[in-house]
Amino acid sequence: MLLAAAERLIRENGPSISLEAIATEAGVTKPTLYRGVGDRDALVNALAERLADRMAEAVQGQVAEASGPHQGLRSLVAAYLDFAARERHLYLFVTAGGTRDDRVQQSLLLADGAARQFSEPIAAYRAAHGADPNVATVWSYGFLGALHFATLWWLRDQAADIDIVIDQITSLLWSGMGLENSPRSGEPPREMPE
Amino acid sequence: MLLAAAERLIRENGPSISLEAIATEAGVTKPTLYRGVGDRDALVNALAERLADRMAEAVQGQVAEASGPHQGLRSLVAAYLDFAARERHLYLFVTAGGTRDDRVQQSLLLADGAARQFSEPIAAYRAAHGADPNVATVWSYGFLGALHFATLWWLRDQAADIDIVIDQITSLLWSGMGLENSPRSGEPPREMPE
DNA sequence: GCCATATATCTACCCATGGTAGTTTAATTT
DNA sequence: AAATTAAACTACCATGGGTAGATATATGGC
Repeated sequence: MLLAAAERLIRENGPSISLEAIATEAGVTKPTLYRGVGDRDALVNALAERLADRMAEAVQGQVAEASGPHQGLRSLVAAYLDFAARERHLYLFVTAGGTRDDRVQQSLLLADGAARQFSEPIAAYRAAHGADPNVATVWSYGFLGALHFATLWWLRDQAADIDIVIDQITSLLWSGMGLENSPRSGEPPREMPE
Repeated sequence: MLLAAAERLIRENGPSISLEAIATEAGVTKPTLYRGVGDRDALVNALAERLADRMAEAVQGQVAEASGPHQGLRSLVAAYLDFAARERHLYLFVTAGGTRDDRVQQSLLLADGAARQFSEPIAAYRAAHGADPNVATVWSYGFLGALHFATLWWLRDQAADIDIVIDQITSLLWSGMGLENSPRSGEPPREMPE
């Protein structure tokens, strides 16, 4: 299958791989590849969908085993980091592997999928607790952005033990879920550095 | 000046502009451009630095006028969004305008600068309040990621009024600053959606 | 002032890669 | 088995990053 071949080659050769090479690996020629999956951005899209599915599966498997919501969030973060590390090249390909058209879309590909999964539970939870549920969409993208950047930073620098990093991201996201500050609710209780 | 010409042309023609066009705009030829600023990724770097400086200036100007820390954070978010919207093409260029080598570095360019600014005050604040200051680096990247993704989403969809979005991001980041959950502090008080 | 040397700039090109037009082969239909 | 349709292949174009080598310009020595 074309996408499977693409994944294989990206995994081995990094996210800058050419379509020609992918076609060859798949045993076809470029026009066939183009007929099958469209242009490069379409390939990124298709692989992003596959990867998002596999990530969601991995994440949900981990989350399901967690003992409580905080452990659940921690499992989510851990599974995300772990997945990105194991599929580093694929992860980079779907987050930054397209052409230079459609940059915004490129960056948001994975986030779009995740946002669709996150928005509804966040909104429901907020509504159930008397907080503004309209934050759900923005917060979903915010969460994913935080997760993504922290992941990239860790992939690049490997400056800290993964368990520490997982705890730190978890702590950030968990706090972000806080209900005490709904939008425009006036001056909140705590202080903040400049 | 080469960088000024590059900015001008990117602003007018979008982030996919070629180096040839930039050289022409600057009144020189490609080799001169390469001698002056290096390859495309180096150009992205140089412009990212300029832009980061201008953004920091704009942000600090706004933050300085705020009445309190929460308003200060809101001003920061507002200035960031406003800047990204006004300099949309430049913003996209420095966050995703490079070649396909160095993808991680590309994505983190702006974040690196911001992280350097954020880390120290976050760490100091946390230390002063008896919380773990080591989260500072990860949180800085997390904050920037959240800000960046929310910004991209808003730039793309324009699905909500900017003031609402600013409030929502502010609320997310503000909560994230919370001190009640330091890493590995055991089961926190609040519940969370799956 | 004039030649030699060094430095910067330009012309002209290479090469990789995304993308496609047009021909050929294979399959399907009647 | 001939005709029609669909798919794949060969061969190519265009764009754009990057550079080698020629050319002009400036600097220093006499």
